[in-house]
Amino acid sequence: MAGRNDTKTKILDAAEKLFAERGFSETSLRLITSKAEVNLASVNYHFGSKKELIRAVLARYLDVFMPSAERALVELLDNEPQADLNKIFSSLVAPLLELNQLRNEGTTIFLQLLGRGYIESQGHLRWFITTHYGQHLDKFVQAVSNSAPHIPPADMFWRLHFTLGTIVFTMASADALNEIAASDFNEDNDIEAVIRRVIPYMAAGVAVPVDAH
Amino acid sequence: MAGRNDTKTKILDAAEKLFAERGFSETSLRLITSKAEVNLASVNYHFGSKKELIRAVLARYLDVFMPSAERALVELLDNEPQADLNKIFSSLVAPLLELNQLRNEGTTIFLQLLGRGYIESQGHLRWFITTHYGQHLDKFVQAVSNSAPHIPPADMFWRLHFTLGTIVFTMASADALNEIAASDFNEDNDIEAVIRRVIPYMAAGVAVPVDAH
DNA sequence: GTCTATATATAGATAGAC
DNA sequence: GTCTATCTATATATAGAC
Repeated sequence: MAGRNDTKTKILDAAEKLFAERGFSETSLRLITSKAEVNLASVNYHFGSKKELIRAVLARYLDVFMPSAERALVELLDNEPQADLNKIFSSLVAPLLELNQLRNEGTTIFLQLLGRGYIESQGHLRWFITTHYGQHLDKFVQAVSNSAPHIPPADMFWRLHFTLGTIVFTMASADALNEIAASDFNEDNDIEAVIRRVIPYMAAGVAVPVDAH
Repeated sequence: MAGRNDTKTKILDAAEKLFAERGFSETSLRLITSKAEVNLASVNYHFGSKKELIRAVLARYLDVFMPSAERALVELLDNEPQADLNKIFSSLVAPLLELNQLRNEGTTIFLQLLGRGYIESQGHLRWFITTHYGQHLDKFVQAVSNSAPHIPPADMFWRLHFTLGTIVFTMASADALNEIAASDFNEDNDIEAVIRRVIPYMAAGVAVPVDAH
């Protein structure tokens, strides 16, 4: 059943850090196995291919995050059926931060992986995510739509993808942006601070009245 | 002085399409030269290296877009010094669409390249853009800041990067999103329609009051 | 300026001994 | 399950003939 320090886990731990920092195609199996201090051939033995390793890395986070996010959403709507968009987006904060208990820098790594997954891989990770976690996603979309009933479905479709872009790009660039913010504004933003900055931006954008023109 | 169909131009034309579609590191010089129908060695003869080719591809757009965007901004502020954020962002629409006259699908390609440049290359394209076109960017940032004086500079920094992410991710996914929108909502959005959808979203996000909490 | 041929490096993947 | 050694493919880049 695998302890926490077997070869498979060591590979996943090293791989997720490197993938998040450098992207998938810029990270070689040789780099991963040398950081993990395991043999090069063990990646193919345990995962079959690099592509499968990438999926395993993502799944390890999504399997924790998706159910947790859904529980948080259900709980919010139970207590507060008329919750506004800010509250709905904010319900994701705790599940995201829990990932830091799972692993060091877990939240940042997860969001960066998600961003890279959507941008870098030509659609196959997008497919993987929507087919494996689509039911969770649907509930979230439904909750957002209900809380902004003045937005027609087609506009909501576009705006939720704008939102995905906002969060995903921000997280993929988070390290670079944090460096600039530190030097230009003397700020030290941790991942939670960035998340809390982006939520009002996204909520405002999703809910803004649709222009008639 | 180079006609419009010399080897150098053929390489740039083929490269920008492939870079926009697949990303920089997923696009080999072999693929570029075969699409361009030129010899492999000509890339290094004309550009020196792949890295320099990437910069040249980006520069060919930025050299047109940046001055044009600045002229449009100056004109807007001359006519309407108190222009709101929607108007300021909208001033970019014409300069963006002009890129379609420069080359087929120019607008989409430019925005996708910009996104890839920010995400994929570990900082060196970001550096290239800000050092070569920083003066244009500063004027735009200044205009946005003036029109939303209630947003502190550090918040504005973050929000403008959120905005960059929104537009860039949307454009990188525009083809896939348009297909979905066409089948689910019976809509046919061209690039201009998408840009006009995203502007109110971004303007609302940038201007939303900063939460005190 | 353009070509062929090749140098050089690095990638993912696998065979087979242990 | 882990190792060494290697296969095979593909990458960027360059030397040198034309």
